[in-house]
Amino acid sequence: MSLKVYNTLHGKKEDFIPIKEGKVGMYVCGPTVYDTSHIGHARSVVVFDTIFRWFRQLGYDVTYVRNFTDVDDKIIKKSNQTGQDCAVITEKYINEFHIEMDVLNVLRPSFEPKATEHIRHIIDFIQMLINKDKAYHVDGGDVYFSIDSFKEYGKLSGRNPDDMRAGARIAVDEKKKSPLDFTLWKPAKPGEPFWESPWGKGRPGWHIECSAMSYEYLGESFDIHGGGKDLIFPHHENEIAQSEAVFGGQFVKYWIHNGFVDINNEKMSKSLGNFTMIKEVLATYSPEVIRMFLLSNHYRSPIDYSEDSMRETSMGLDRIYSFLERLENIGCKADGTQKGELWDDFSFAMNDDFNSAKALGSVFEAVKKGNRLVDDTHDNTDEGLLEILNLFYNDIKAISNILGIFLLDPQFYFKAKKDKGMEDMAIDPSEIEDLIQQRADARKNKNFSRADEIRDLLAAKNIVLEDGQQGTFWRFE
RNA sequence: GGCGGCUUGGCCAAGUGGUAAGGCGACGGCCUGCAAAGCCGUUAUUCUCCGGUUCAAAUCCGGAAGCCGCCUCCA
Repeated sequence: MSLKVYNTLHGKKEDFIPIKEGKVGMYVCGPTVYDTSHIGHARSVVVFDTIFRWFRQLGYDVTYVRNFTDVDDKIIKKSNQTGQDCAVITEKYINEFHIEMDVLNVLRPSFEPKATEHIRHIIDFIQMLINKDKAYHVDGGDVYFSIDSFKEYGKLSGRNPDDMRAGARIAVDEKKKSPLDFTLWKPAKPGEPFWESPWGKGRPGWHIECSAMSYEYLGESFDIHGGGKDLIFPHHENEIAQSEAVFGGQFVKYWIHNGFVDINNEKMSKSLGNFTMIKEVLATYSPEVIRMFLLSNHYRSPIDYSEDSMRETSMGLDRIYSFLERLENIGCKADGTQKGELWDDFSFAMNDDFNSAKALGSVFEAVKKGNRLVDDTHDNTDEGLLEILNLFYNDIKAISNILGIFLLDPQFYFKAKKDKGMEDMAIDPSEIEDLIQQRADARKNKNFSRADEIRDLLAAKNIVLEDGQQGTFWRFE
């Protein structure tokens, strides 16, 4: 089955056919680095990281570009508030972003250009627009893009410029030819960062950097452009206008937009004060749980962050790791490139517009099937069965490389979880081992009331005991 | 006001016109001293509602209701 991609430009799923055979050019809008990243940033980054991994799995030579917007009104505002230089602020948040994304097991893109390092290209791009009468320079130093010069304006977001002109929410600016015209270059006020340009000292507008940088790294036309849904208008609409006005041809073949993360069914917003930062989430949940949570819904649907949904994801992850551990204990090894039925189901889901939610469903189905097979033989597996189970094991390992989750050693995973639980609750492991030993003695002497008393004692600390053939194990619930 | 989206069991959620994946929870069973974990079974004759197309609709078309997003910085 071939890959199908939902294209915002046409509002439907389409067969993916790259512009150049065997190659994929992909540009995703990265953060404006003026503040700590929130769970919504994490979703966008994780979603496109998974898409990037899937393209590579399909054998494409992928050039993946994700920019940093490091010149912007919000950065300047923060600089004025804190007295720190803009460059200090942006460097701080770029570092923070990298650390957090590394923790979430996000691969680094091929290129991570910064707007400030491409001012020359941005100025050249603006000059090309002016030369083609697509943009104009006004007194005071502003350069605007002229909407009326681009007749296809609105094709991505399905907006009609005439309707928008009639709307009341557009600020009227005397200097603009049309109220919809947007800024390409703005003059610097005293104290603001600036660069020399043919239009005086100033800095680029927001939209132009992506047109200029995508051109530098991917050329006039490329395959995939992504970002959050909110960027469809005006940001991506304006990018299309800029790039197609200059080069004439189609800027981007497939536009991909991810949905939002809600917090307890509400949109994250400053007024609600519910911005949930990645570092806050990491304080409570392991990076894998976060990543798995972000992939547990289809990327275009909204996803609701709540304690319940995170707890459920965490339990699901435990289930998968328990299964892996069980397979390892009976001798399964990742031993080659052979793929099984699970991989086929997984591929089918991923090829259907990167349906990671469905793909995870196929993993759980396999866990259930595999557990049943092992149960039926009471862990005394023969060679034939081992072969089948090994296929499951191989497939799950291969899948973990695409989804970027459950790729730890299960023993390490459970140990880390234990360690964290002990740290959080200030528990001494030897204390617990001691109680477990006391309970074992009590059970041996058929003193079950004492045994149950100890179990209740531990349960109060969120510790669950599991009596197995090789003794008693404990874990945090 | 303009544009777009969503509505599937107690909750979350997939769903490719062919007879409702999966997870969590609940209940019953196997296992266990009792549990836990795992497994098995039961939990939607039906997909917000009303029409239509079709041999066949959760899926396509039309209409209604509710919710949400974008149009202002936003992933």
